[in-house]
Amino acid sequence: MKYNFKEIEQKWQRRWADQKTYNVTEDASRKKYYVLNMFPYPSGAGLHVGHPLGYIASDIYARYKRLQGFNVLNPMGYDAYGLPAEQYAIQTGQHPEITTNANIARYREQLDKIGFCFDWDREVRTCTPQYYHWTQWAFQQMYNSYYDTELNKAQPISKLVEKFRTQSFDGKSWDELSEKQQSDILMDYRIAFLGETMVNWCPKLGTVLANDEVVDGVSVRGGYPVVQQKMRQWCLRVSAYAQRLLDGLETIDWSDSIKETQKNWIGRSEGAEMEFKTKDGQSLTIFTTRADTIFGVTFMVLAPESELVGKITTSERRAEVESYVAETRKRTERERMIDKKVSGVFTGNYAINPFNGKEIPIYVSDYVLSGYGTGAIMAVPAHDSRDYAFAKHFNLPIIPLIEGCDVSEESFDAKEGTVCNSEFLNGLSVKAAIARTKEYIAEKGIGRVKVNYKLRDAIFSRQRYWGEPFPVYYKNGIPQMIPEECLPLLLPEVDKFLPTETGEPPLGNAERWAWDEASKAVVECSLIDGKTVFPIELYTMPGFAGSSAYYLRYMDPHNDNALVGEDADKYWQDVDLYVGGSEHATGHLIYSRFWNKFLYDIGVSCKEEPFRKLINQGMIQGRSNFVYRIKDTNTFVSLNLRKEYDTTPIHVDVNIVQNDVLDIEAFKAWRPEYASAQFILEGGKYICGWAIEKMSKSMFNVVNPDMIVEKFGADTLRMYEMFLGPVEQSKPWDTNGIDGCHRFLVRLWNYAEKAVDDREPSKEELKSLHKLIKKVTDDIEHFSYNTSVAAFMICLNELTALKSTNRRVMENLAVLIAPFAPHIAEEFWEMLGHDTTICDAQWPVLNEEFLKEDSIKMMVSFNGKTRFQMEFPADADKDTIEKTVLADTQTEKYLDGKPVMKVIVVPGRMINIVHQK
RNA sequence: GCCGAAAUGGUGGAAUGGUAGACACGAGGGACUUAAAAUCCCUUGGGCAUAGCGCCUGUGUGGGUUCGAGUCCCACUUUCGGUACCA
Repeated sequence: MKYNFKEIEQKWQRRWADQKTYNVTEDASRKKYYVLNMFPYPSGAGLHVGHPLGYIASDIYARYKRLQGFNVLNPMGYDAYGLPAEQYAIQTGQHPEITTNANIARYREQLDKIGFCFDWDREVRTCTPQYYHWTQWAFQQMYNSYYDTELNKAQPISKLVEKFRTQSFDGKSWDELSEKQQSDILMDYRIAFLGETMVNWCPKLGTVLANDEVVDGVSVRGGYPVVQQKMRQWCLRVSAYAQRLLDGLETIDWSDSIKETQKNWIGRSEGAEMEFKTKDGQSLTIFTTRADTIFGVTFMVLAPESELVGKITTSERRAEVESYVAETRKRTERERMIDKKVSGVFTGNYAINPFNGKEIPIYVSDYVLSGYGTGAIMAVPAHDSRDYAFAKHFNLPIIPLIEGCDVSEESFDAKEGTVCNSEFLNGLSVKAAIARTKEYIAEKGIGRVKVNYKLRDAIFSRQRYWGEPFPVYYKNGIPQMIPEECLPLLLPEVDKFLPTETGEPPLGNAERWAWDEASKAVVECSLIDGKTVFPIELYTMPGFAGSSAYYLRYMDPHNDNALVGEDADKYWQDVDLYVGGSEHATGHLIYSRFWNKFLYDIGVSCKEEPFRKLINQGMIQGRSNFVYRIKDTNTFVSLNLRKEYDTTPIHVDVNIVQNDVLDIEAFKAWRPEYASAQFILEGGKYICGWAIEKMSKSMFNVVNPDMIVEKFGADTLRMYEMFLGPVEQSKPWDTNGIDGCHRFLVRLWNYAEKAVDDREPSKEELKSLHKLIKKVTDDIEHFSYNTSVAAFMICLNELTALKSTNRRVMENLAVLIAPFAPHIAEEFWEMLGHDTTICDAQWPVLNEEFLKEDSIKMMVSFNGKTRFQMEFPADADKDTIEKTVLADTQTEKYLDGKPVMKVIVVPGRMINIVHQK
């Protein structure tokens, strides 16, 4: 019988679905293993061959763990809120939910064809009320919590209120404060809070824009002006967790590079906060990591957004300073980054150096950021390149502080050398000087040691429609949480997905979007009376809201009473293996670690770190093909002849090219303008050029997994994706090589059909089999699936050469290949007479005995140059080998009378004889 | 600029400090066939031989450690990711 992959794959996929083979339940008698893929955003383009790479890799691991007896949770779902569906809705009026569900259906269809062992009963979609109920719930928990810096964990806000009851606020007790005042004070502590943050605000579009949506100060969409503006936004106090996010990295098994990326992102720096007095008696606090350079401070700089600017500026300079601040406000952060022209303005005021009493001019410049440190710096042009550029531009003095450094051309930024020009610090190393200065400022009460983090609080609101609504309404401008028992607060229907005419977010279009406190229900906006009916928050949550705790929801996806039930959480604990792209290093992987730490603090998650081991799959790049058109003609010249002509390379659809040979007829039919194309061929063929590029429609290099499955089968696709190269490495997709994997499966099929022999396996068969067991087991543990695929091919060749027809060998082979090619493995399993699925089989146990050789062949080399081979009994020891080889006649020939200095014997590998040359 | 990863045949890629190029693709040759497809066999880093079946050379560049380096150390070049005035 021929290997009919289509029939086999359909049969098993149907059976797995019907029998719910991969559904799991909490089973205390078995050890758990939790495998997780970063869930996809279902885009309209569907999956290309790059997407399933990580899913296949984790599927192999999940199946392997299952064969080893683990109770494996391997769920899948969809990150369903997102901009593309909303944009499509704006253009067509089609509700994003319809688009999203259609895309999900298409994704599911594509995924199902590849034969994953997902437990689809646990599917989650972030846009369903059953799911976002718990996103809203978590937000409310964050609102009702503050970060206790002594206990170093989140605590109920009520504890903080208790504490405040014992304190006085400008002579008033807590209870004497107005509701508004209390709310404002607590807002500074809540983990989810309303804060004033700088955003790119586009008044015309009525929305906040991301940095890459703004070019040259105008919006990409529409070209409307964008300004930097402080806006009231929901924020998450991620920064409170900065140190724990840093410390947690030490406890998890992630690659060093991704840990490094997160460390840089968190950006811990130890320094000092120092207070400077101005000439007119005001105070100015700065942050520095180079306290040792205090004697080289020749000016101070404030960020334009700093509140101090207004206070410190003298009346003569006010007009100029204000115009500078207004100017910077028009520029986006991105513009300020790209255009690094030095700019700034003098405030007219001076600060006093607390160390030597010198007067230092205070400037305002946009190279100082308001969001970091205190928004003010002491400038040391000799030892900071930015200060140096500023000093040169404004002709300010530059005082070198390191012996022998040259600052005539550029600053000396390195933290090394011996300090000079610094009074009591002279002669110390930089390190010692930093330490000494810190002591000094503490003694004199000038400042204190301070740790700063780059990590900012996350802005948590968006002016969009397609996202989780905030379960919040406003009573006299004070936010109120919708009662927990009323969750989820459903996303309302709107007739337009754009901002309203008055510039409100899209939810402003909803008619029913007011909260009736009395009946605890959503009601018509027209009923708002300020007594019992109030407006509901119009913002929605950002994309990362729904993706920050989905791994917990998978543990208990149908629980209507909790995000995750205690039993389910105790059983599944955390994700053992997480697979996804490294592009999420500073987004999702930070947010969900933060989110999980919070849930850990409030006792919802039993593990502080959600993802124990992380594997970052590489990107699959596209391999584009080109044809070469001779300029101003419709004639195309083959790759190697193109130098003789003046040609333009044109992308050609990779699906009409095979092994770089163009299918000329298909090409003519591809586009009407090519119907009459002429060709200059080489050897009767048209050879295309190629390049590695991003896989995208515009490059015509997108390869679709359905097409591959149709042509070669899912098992071939799975094997080939793994065979392409290491999972973690980026590599180009080249459909050409897939034949090799398909041929292997055909040969394996033919081999399996002949495996009917019930006798004991021979020594050679066992050796070949156990070599494979060892290799595949090792490889799966280390995620080097590409060499496993090779090992299968080698093993099959060996067994074919042995003319093996042994059923027991075949049985083992079927189990070993099951993680990689599950459909064909199931078919083998059935052919071998089993009536259960192969998922219930046992992973073969390695017996090292079978791997032993009768004799060992060893290479003999002289001074590192290999010369000949010798054979020894398998149990020969080093001494015997050394004696035998030295007594050998060939050795004598190569030594040619020269004395032997040393003999190095590497057991089982080689012998190196070192002699005089 | 800073941080990270990498560089091996025509291509994708193998090699616990121990015979570099496993495995696969492509290419070339052969068998089978009226023919093609499919399948099978041989060759395939480069150079010189091939009557001597062996020799020389070779893992981005230059040094070093070692009996022995693709692998370890130092310096450099290039490529790809991430990040960007973080004081």
